[in-house]
Amino acid sequence: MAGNSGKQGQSVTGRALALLGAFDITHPRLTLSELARRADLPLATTHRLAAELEAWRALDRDDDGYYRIGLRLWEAGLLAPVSSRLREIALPFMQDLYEATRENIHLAVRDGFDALYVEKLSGHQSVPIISRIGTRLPMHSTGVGKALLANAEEAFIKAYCERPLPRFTRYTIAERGRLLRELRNTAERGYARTTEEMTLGSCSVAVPVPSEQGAPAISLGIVVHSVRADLPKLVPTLRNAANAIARRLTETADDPAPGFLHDLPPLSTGNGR
Amino acid sequence: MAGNSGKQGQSVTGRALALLGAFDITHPRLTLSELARRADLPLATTHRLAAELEAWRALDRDDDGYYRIGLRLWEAGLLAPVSSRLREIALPFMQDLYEATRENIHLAVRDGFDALYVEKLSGHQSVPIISRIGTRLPMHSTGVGKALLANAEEAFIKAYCERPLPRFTRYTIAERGRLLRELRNTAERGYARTTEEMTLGSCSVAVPVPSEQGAPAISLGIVVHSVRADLPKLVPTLRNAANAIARRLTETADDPAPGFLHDLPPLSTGNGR
DNA sequence: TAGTCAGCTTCCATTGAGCGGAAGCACGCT
DNA sequence: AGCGTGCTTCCGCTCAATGGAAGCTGACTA
Repeated sequence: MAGNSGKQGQSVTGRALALLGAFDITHPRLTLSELARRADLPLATTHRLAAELEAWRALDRDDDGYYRIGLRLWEAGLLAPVSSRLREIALPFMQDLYEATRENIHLAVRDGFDALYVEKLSGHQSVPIISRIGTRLPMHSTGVGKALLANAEEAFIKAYCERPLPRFTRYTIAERGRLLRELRNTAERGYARTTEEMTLGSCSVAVPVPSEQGAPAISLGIVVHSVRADLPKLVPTLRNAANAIARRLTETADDPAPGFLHDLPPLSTGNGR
Repeated sequence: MAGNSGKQGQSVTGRALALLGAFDITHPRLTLSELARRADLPLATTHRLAAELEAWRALDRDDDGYYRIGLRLWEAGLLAPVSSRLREIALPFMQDLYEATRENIHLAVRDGFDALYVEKLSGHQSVPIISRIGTRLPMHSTGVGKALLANAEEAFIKAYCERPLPRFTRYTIAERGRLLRELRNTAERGYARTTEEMTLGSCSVAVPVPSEQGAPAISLGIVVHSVRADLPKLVPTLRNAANAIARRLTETADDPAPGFLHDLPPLSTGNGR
């Protein structure tokens, strides 16, 4: 970089992004020193860059000196298609499912080898589970994950199974062969099931959201307390919702701006403070 | 900057952020040229920086060449306190409200002179309205906005009223004096009301979420079709939810990581693809 | 088939923005 | 008073960033 840097070949942008990447769900607030350590940057450099990110509100700083992800970055992130299109379209259907069941409703997409949770609805009566919006969980131990995996290309399934398969409970399917068989069953059956494979005490069903060739893979699932025995009865409802979401997605495939707001009234610029 | 730049005194970080800032809800996808124009940067510079942002998945690029906000930026943004704490805590209470009413439920914070929508629940039976998560709307024409404004410091209210007050419908309160009176009433009454002030056909009630001195101001509201005449009847329910949210917020004030996930199992790094 | 244009990609000589060690602060703890 | 930890500021050195220009691609036209 410009200047007398230790490591050559790193870009300023890369460093700034490393700062953002230093945050995760277990570290949502960091001091300057922690930030520097986690991003592997000198303190002075971290200080300078963090100040610039703070000025834009990509980071915010608490009174007690802790850095956090800033409001403006949150706003920018919401413009990602998973949120501004997928979530927006799926939410009402997810609400209907929630109303009908009062259980945890999950919407996930496949990203790399993870199931990435795009939306989660849950009320006070739902089983508490670890999923959160933006969380990544493995595909072999979750309902939405298995629905995604079972409907992926053959080569992808093979690649997935060749990686280590972490075990979370004694019910997790962590053996290659069993997983492959389970996935075949899942694909034939048309929906995925889990029974205490991620968390003891909770079970789930999930279905793939049909998508065109090339579009990201999506799935929709329900997680309930394991005493509920009638889970498969929910599958038709779930499938209807998934199909409806798929339909709305293709219908609106080339609306640039989501929703009905094309020419907004003269609102503020979004640069408040 | 380093190099033969046209404008001096601009930082690389600033330029990268300008690229992110070029996106908004009416422009969620941009070609390279549009991006360059909107960020006011030379094409070659834009190209280079956009490629770096894309490598980190702060931006994603469609097959057709359009840039969009990337998955990773979305993930990072979700770590902002409004999402990882406020939304997480408020959601179940909002679900309860939704179940009870099946109407649009809004959670907003005050940011600058805007009401910033942090969460919105709506089903198929709710009135369609323009609010969206991450949207900013004026405070004098929305329910949650008036609830925020009426409970702000005197000086802030004065400052707000001295700015132009855009009118959206013929019912919008766009006159200084009337607005001040309305806000006084709102504060005394303890809840805000709007009747077709933002959108014809929809009305709302909203209450402030009590917060400690220094903490960001929050409000909670319901928007219904204007034929529903029993709106004020919903206020007690709304107030209970708001108080419950406030209680949970103070109770968990110094949990660094939200939720129950402190030491996660060995999940993937979130850098999939 | 050649010609034009708009938008994207690559190249590379030039130079000031970025660098980070070091010194200076501001705490809290003993 | 003395120490330790963490934050902030300073500043001379240098190479990463810059962007005009040339090349490329594909769509449309004549």
